[in-house]
Amino acid sequence: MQHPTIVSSENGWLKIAGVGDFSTVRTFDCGQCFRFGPLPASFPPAPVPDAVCGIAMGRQVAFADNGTYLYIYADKKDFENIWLRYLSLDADYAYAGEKIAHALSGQGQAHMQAALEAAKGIRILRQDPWEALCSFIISQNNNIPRIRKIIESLCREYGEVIPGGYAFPTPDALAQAGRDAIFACGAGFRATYIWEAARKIAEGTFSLAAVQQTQSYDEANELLCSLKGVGPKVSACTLLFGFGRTEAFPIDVWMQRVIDRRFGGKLDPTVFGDWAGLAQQYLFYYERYAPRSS
DNA sequence: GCCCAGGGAATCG
DNA sequence: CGATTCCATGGG
Repeated sequence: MQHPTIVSSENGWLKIAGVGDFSTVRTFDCGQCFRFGPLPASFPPAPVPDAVCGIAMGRQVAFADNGTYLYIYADKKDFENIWLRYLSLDADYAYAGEKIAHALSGQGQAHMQAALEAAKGIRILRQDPWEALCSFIISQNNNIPRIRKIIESLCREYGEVIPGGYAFPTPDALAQAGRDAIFACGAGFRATYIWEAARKIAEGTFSLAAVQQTQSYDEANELLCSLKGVGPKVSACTLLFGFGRTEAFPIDVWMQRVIDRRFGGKLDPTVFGDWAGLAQQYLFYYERYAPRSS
């Protein structure tokens, strides 16, 4: 496996070599995170086009790539301590791709390999568990523009002020804010779920650390599903994007569609082993974004 | 089992 | 253009 290395730094942009396949656009536009968008004009220009900028892990950050090098607007210390892990640059995606490409046979394999090609460079982000839980509770029965709007509203009202914007609000902040305040941010009927989860975490009756430390996937899933407003889909997304559980396999309407249309209604995620979640992202992106007939 | 709960986007007529 | 449908979960 290649090793990510900082090769230079200019205007605050670190230039990173040895990251393998990495697509900034696909990674940040595949529905796994909700606080990234185009680089603001006020920002130091990126060395390559199509940069994204946003706030994660309590910091403003920007990413870009040109297919060979990855560029990160951050200091070196944060690259090592935060973004390396956040972007899963320490995971062996070359191996994962091989595993996914050869897990199936026949027509299923052909579709999987087409998806792999269409979604090449997507990384599963390792986001903050609380932000992921909250974001995917909000995502239920909802569309991406509105999800983003609700999250930004919550951050603006209850997140800590940081350089460049607002951090994601802590469980304590949302617990204190109250259900009506969360509703006022546009969360709708999900306000109750967010508030209850925030309160339980704030007062210690629910532990995200316990979920993190649970070895068994099924047990971690059951813990999350014990929260009101968290069902199988929200739980799987939270485990995949917030807890780094790459064996999670969330099935939403798009995934059901690709399973029905390309795999005869049946697709066993366990054939992808610990990388089922990456296979899911490839298939989701393939069905949702890759322009294709029928 | 069935309907409903925000509201914006996607799709339809 | 306006009308309808979609969305993941829990409660009545």
